[in-house]
Amino acid sequence: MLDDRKLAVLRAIITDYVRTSEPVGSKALVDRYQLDFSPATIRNDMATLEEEGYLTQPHTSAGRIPTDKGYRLFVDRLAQVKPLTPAEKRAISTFLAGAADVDDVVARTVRLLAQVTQQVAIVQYPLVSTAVIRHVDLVRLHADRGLVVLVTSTGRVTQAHADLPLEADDDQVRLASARLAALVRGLTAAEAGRVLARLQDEPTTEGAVLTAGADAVRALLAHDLTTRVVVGGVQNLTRFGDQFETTVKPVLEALEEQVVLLRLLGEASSDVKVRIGHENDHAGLSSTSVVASGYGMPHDVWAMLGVVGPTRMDYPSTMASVRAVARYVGRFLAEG
Amino acid sequence: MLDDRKLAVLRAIITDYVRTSEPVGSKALVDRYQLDFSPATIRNDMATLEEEGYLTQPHTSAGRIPTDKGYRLFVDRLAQVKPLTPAEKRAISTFLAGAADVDDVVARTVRLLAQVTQQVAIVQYPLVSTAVIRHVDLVRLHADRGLVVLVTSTGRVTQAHADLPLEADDDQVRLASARLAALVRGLTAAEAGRVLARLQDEPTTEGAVLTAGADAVRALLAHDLTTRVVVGGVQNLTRFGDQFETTVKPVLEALEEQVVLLRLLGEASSDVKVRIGHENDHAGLSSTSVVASGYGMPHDVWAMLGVVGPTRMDYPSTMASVRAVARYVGRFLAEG
DNA sequence: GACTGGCACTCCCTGACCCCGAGTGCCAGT
DNA sequence: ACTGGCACTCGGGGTCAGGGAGTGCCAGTC
Repeated sequence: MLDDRKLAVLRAIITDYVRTSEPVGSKALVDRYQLDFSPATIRNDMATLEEEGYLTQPHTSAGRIPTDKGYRLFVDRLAQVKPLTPAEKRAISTFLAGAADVDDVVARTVRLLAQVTQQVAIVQYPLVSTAVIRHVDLVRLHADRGLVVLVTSTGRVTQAHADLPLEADDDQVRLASARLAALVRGLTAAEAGRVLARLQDEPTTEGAVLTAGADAVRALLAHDLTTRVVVGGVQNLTRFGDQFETTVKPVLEALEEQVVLLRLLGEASSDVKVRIGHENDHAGLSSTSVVASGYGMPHDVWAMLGVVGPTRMDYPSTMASVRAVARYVGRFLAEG
Repeated sequence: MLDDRKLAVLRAIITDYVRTSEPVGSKALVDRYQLDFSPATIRNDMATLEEEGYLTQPHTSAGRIPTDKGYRLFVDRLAQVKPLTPAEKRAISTFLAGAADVDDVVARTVRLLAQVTQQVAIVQYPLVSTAVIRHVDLVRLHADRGLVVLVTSTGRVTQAHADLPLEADDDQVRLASARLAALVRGLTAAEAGRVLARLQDEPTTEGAVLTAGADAVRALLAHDLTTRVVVGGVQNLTRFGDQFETTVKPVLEALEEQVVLLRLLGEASSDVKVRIGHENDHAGLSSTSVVASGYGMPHDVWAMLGVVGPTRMDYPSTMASVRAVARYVGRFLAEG
């Protein structure tokens, strides 16, 4: 049904359309690509491809443009991975050098990804299931307001508010803090959660402080599961100013909502996933695609990262960049 | 030179143009506003206002639109503060209730500001000169990587990486951590900086750890001066999709750079400042205005917040909202 | 002297119209 | 199975005229 030539035609059309963003006709196709057939033949192929739903015409007597289904076929079967340029490789391998902590790694990664892909980049904070609690502190800020600070072995620092009993003095808070630290130090998030859940209430002031701190830590651990995402390269949207309604506007709106972003990145998965147009089940994003990948250790995905752009994007390059960045960040975090 | 009627005309033109975003002519003006003069008279006034540089014509035989100078006069002398609606007041006073820590306050503030002004909001992290260090911790992450965590009385938590000497054992790190905490607890940032600068090197391993921790804290205190900014409400730019090149694109580009944002917010100042068009000395932002205000205690500005939008904005409302939010956040932080 | 009505003029916007070119589908011929 | 040829379609761009909203100016009025 779809012989090699038809596939070649589809590939050529997508390549051309990505480059020019104009509907492409049979004549231009045979001129620009080495298809050793006449325009008439190509036209027949194009008609077939349109019947099958891989192409569409903006209007009669215009050239064809790919449909989401066409891009899908292209991504699945026709795209040859475009090797990264040496400059890109260099950028990727030097960009993270000297990153101080996890915040810094994430910030740099999002910039890097936006820069090499020239698209809007999204990076999810790593959720390291093997990470271990290195430190917990309960600090009094004011009379009845305390703050719990949690440090994991990945260098991630999170904090949460805790309500302290008014009658507790500084020493009791400090003691409770030390006990809390002793309880969970060295445990993974899951283990710590279980330990703290089993904690008995004590009828002393110190016990009340301890409970307050433990509650705050548990909230922190639970909250950590709904991880944060960071966005960058929004100015790359200006390259699509002509498609304001279909591309710029919906992306800007989506970027404002963490929840939407998390859904866009999709299920954790170690290899590069592409979601094209309507495949993002989000109204308004039907003209945009997401290229995402998990990162972390082999067989242990910590979080996702990816880019958002118009369906008319250069998939081979983007996929190569996303994969390279994901691998590099994973390796960097695993080592450091 | 500019009598009351001419000023009234200018005010009416700006009001109308802000509402309709279309050049406004003499006829429409007398119809829509109660100017008890004939269009011809108004025309003469408009001609004068144009000569003086307050108005301009997109082309002959079109209506007039305000210039930056016109907006400036309007803001300085003609704008009556528009009182907030009850709904806005309610939104402002409930939005922050239950905020956990400073991060949360800032995040909520930026959302609030974006929502009430329907513009892009920018909030700078509070830099509280009267804030006091509540807690410092030095935590070992890996063999030679440590992390310093700093908690201030405002609830702000910051962290920095520290290089630990390899030969230090866990007990030495813990001891050094305790000594470091004892040194700076209760001090302001400035005092702590001075104390740590005077610290003598000790030839022991523990001394080396202490020095490493102290260096990290000093870096943190210094870094804190170049405060972070948070942005929100970018989707409000979609309301100006028709002015993509003049408004949306430059704002998106500016938002990507912290430095630019900080410059946009301008010098610390407790009252509301408006910078119109070219008054922002940033190429490309010549069609956008910034409305900013400091927030904090009376006579002690902690940081700035504000909004960015097209020069053609509703200054009275925006200024009122920015001022109200700034006051409220200042009060909230001072209390909590 | 300040304001107004009237008038001629300017210029943009809109819609109608037409032409051109790129593209198509189809069919008969190799 | 492929190709050349042909009639057809349709959008984009260019031109043109009319209408409308606006202006500047001037002579007249209170």
